[in-house]
Amino acid sequence: MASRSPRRLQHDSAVLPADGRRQNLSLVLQALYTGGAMSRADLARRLQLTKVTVSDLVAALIERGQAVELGQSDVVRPGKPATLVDVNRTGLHVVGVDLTAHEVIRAAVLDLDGNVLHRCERALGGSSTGDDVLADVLALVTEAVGLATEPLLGVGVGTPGVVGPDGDVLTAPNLGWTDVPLRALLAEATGLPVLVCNDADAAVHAEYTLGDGGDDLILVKIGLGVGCGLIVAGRRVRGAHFAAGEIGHVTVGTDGGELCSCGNVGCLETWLSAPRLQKALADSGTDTEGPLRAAGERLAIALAPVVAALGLTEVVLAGPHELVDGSLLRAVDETLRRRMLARNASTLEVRVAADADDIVLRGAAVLVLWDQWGVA
Amino acid sequence: MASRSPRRLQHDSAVLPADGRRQNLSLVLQALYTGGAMSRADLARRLQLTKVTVSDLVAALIERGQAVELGQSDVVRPGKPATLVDVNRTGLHVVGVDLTAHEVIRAAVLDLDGNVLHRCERALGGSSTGDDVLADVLALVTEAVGLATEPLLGVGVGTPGVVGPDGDVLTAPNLGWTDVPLRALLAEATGLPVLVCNDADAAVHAEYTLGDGGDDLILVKIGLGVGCGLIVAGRRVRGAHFAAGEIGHVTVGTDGGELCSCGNVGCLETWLSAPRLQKALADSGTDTEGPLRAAGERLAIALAPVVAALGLTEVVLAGPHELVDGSLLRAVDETLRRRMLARNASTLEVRVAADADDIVLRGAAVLVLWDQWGVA
DNA sequence: AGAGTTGGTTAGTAAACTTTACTAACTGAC
DNA sequence: GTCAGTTAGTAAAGTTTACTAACCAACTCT
Repeated sequence: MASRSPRRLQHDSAVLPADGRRQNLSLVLQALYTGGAMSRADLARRLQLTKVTVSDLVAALIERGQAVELGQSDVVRPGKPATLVDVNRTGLHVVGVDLTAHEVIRAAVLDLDGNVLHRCERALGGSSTGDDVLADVLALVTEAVGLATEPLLGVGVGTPGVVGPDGDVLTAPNLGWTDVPLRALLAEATGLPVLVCNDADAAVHAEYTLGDGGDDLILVKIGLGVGCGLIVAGRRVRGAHFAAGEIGHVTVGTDGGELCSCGNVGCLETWLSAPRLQKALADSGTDTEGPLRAAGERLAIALAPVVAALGLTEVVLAGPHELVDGSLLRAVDETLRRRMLARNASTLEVRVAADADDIVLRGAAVLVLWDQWGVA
Repeated sequence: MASRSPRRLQHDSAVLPADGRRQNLSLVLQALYTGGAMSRADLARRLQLTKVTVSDLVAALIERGQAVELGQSDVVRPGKPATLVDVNRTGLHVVGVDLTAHEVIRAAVLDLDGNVLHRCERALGGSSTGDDVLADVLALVTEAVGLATEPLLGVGVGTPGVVGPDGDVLTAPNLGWTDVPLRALLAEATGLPVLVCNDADAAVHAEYTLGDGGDDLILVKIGLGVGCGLIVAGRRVRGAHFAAGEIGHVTVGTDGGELCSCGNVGCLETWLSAPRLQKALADSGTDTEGPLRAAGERLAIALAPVVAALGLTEVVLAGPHELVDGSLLRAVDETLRRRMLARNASTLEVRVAADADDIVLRGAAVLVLWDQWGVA
């Protein structure tokens, strides 16, 4: 019964001392980033490392410009006053790019806490080819990079479509792209570290890192299409073929539905995409409640098995405020609870993403932090 | 917008040199376990470590009895002949325990490849209390431990219900248990490492480690109830409250259904549990196709969003052969493909678990390997 | 002023990997 | 049959990393 097929290793390759060091440096950055400024002694207690080691790690981080000393703590208590250390929050910027929309692509310079400092955008001609769009993206990113007033940690991009592990956009119908090596192109153009991921994945990163929820959440992004990003046990789910989160064309319910562009009937997108919802609202006149409730119920029907199977504690909706935040949200919440075991539903939180307009920009920025610093 | 709530760290605590060492020792065991016997030089090439380091690691493993030298390789080529090293496959045993069934609990002694060597079992009185069952389990495990003819690596237990991270059975209605510290009790009784997990989780471990599929799969276990185990990116999903996989009471479909013991209508279990299926088959006379197809379709309706959202490549069914392997399997396969995007369905494999009767025993054994050796 | 407490550094040590250089043992060609 | 070339494995020395032990610095409290 033994199967000796040459297969996966739990982690791809060995752990060298230097890898441990890198991990510990990340841990310090992470502790500071989420815990705020603290002393070396505080870090030592929190990370279970000795003061000596922490001092050494902090010195390395300061030398690289990733951490800074902030002077003495003014807490009064016996003993030598502590020297506060923090992540270099003000001296580093990040560029975030949101390619979600179809008419206009947007970029911004953000600080490390995800605050937008400068913006720029670019309209796309309605009938542009993939190459045209690509040229626009390059110009936009170059412009954004120029707006930064501090050294840049990197560039993060949230794009619709399926993104490979090396930042290649494998397929993005809305942008007319197939196998575009976006990361490599932007890295060459800017000379900076560049991270590319799906827009819903970017959004869930923002929600996870900048929000204060748990380690198991799903974010559903409602726009032209419907997609989701998943964090399970504090890790992003990418899927075997990097297409995790592609739930827009899952059939939902057992009672038919409208024809979808994919050829099937009753896809989640036919119930829930922003254009269809807006049309449904327009058609229904004054009854805004009905279509929104129906959409929310459909979403919950699809989400219930996912939430139950993964034991998620948070469901977050991101989309046009006027569509998502109201009847739709309430319908999702109620339907979800009705369709799963009460005991599991009791720890469930269903909510709307804060600042949904910028969530992809901010998530893209977080992606850079995650990659460069190992901060989550 | 910064949220500085004191929160999770990516990995709980720092990485010491000794942790790296432990990881590398696991990596060697893993490479040997899945790749079969090979030389130190082969290991060095595969793990990207130097020959020196590998020799050192192998020496440590041999000293602990976890690896053995098998003599010279008989491959003819220039150079000094290689000394083959392998995991100690024959000199170590594992005890696996399956508490799934309600009338009889089973245990076995297995070798490291998951082959069952000796069995024992124990009937449960129909109306036994939780304490009675616990006494039976203790006696059964003691008996199984006595049957081993080689040193035991540990004891693995697959149990229905929700199991906490420390091996406490938080709740298992079928066995009459609430907050039973099963791991601690068995560890004390046997003096061995003991691992406890949910039965469906054990089964998916067996399928993942002993099968030769990918890193993203779901296993649905159909018995008295319905539950599932999930491997995502090579890691088991436990869920925020350790209740991942509890899909039995998710409502499926939009057209009602039968009343479930939980009080809801249309739960997955009402369509799919073994007793209900058997009853449906008995009621339907000669038409065995109908009820089985219906059940399979229901399961697929619930699974489609999960498979799509996670980008899974394998769906495995485990349950009574006569129920699962046939119309039901075909219905799941067909319905699943119909309800998701063709591109994603193309890499999907839907199958029945090999050797479903022993899958929990074998998964429990694998669990011990996973824990003790870091082998997956 | 002195005792106690807390923050941080210096000096030396142990663990774990690397590089470099070696021995051992084989194949294959002349 | 010998010698060049190749592969496996070991030995010795060096580097990185974090640890322990001991210390100094700077504050509060009595």
